[in-house]
Amino acid sequence: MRGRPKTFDRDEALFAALELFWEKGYSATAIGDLTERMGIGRQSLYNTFGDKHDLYLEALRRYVEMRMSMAREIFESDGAPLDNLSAFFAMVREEAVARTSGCMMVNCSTEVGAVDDAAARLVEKAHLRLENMLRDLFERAHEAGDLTDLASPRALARLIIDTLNGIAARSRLGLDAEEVDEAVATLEAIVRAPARRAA
Amino acid sequence: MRGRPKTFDRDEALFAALELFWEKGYSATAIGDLTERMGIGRQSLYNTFGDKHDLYLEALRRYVEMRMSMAREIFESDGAPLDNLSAFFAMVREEAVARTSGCMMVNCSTEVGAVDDAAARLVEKAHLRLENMLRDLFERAHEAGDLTDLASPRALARLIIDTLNGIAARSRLGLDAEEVDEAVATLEAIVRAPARRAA
DNA sequence: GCATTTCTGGAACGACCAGTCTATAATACG
DNA sequence: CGTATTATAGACTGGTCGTTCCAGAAATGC
Repeated sequence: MRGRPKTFDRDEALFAALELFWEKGYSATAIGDLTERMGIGRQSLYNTFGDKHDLYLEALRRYVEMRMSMAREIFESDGAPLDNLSAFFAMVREEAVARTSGCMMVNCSTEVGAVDDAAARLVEKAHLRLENMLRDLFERAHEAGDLTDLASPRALARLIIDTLNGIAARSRLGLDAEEVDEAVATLEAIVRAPARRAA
Repeated sequence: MRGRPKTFDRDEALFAALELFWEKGYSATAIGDLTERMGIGRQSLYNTFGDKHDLYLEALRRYVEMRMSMAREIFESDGAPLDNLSAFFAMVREEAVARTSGCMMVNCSTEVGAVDDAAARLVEKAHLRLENMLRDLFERAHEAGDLTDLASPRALARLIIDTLNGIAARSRLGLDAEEVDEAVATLEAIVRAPARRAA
């Protein structure tokens, strides 16, 4: 490696950009806002990340991977499938309380989903991955006899995602933890099989 | 009334602005886009509607009233409560298929909800009104013995709103009618009481 | 028909934005 | 040590934005 080395950590700077895009969206985030939050100069940003859209896509990719790895870790852990689902809900709740930014994928969908094909496909793919994780979980719950028969595993997976996305959108208006708790409790009551009568 | 009368219909122009804000969001819609779509001149826009933000709020108000009156009309019609709910879902489906713009309230929440208090409160209030309409409907369904006992009328109302809002967000990525049908069918299966054994 | 009021279209303004250019500083390699 | 290479900081550019100003046109009430 020749030449002067960077004085900042690339990944830290990317995460700072991710947080800003997450909070403010794409077009409301100016390059000046980014350099300030990232703690780097204008030219360093362009040298390192390309233009604004490149940086946005990379930040979005990073967000998706962060979320997916959190979900996968929970879903792959031991324990009954529906207990893992509860752990997933608890994680979502923690994230919702810690930040008021909602979900970057939802924000992306509504802001640029109609005009930015690359971003839209990225979010669609992420939704599908999460849907499949949840479907697998529900199929395992079904085999164990723990699942409701009101809807198929795939339909339930989609219901979960749509509902959480709706909550994420609403959370941009300001949301307290109790509302999330109630919504999650409703979902949990729905997916569990009713207690069976003693044989 | 003195002076030269307007050469355009105020309400038609407002609706044209509403459609544009709905499709493209607040900041991506330029004044030039608005005047072009509305078919009026720049100065006429400022004379009639105030500045861009005033126009946005008025368009949003109009959107909310449009949606609320559609919902109220359906909910107040005769028939079993859950049949009215089905009619409501059918209406939502038609709207989702006819337009790719999602829901203007959801788009508003994610784009400007965090920084535009007036818009945020408007959307919050509309959500509450819709929630109360659905809660009343579910209470009537409960009295008729048609409602599931998995969750309270209010919790079910919130579930419906959150889920539809999630679908609206997803619809900005492109959505076919079948996906909406499936999601709605899942919701309908959930809220209905299971068939009781013959007494 | 005249005065007044309002509407209309286009020019103009200041602010801001994404992106580039230039000059300087700092490191690595020979 | 010196040269090539890369990073940095700030000035600069072309374009777009929301908004206002201005002059002319059109309609009303008297």
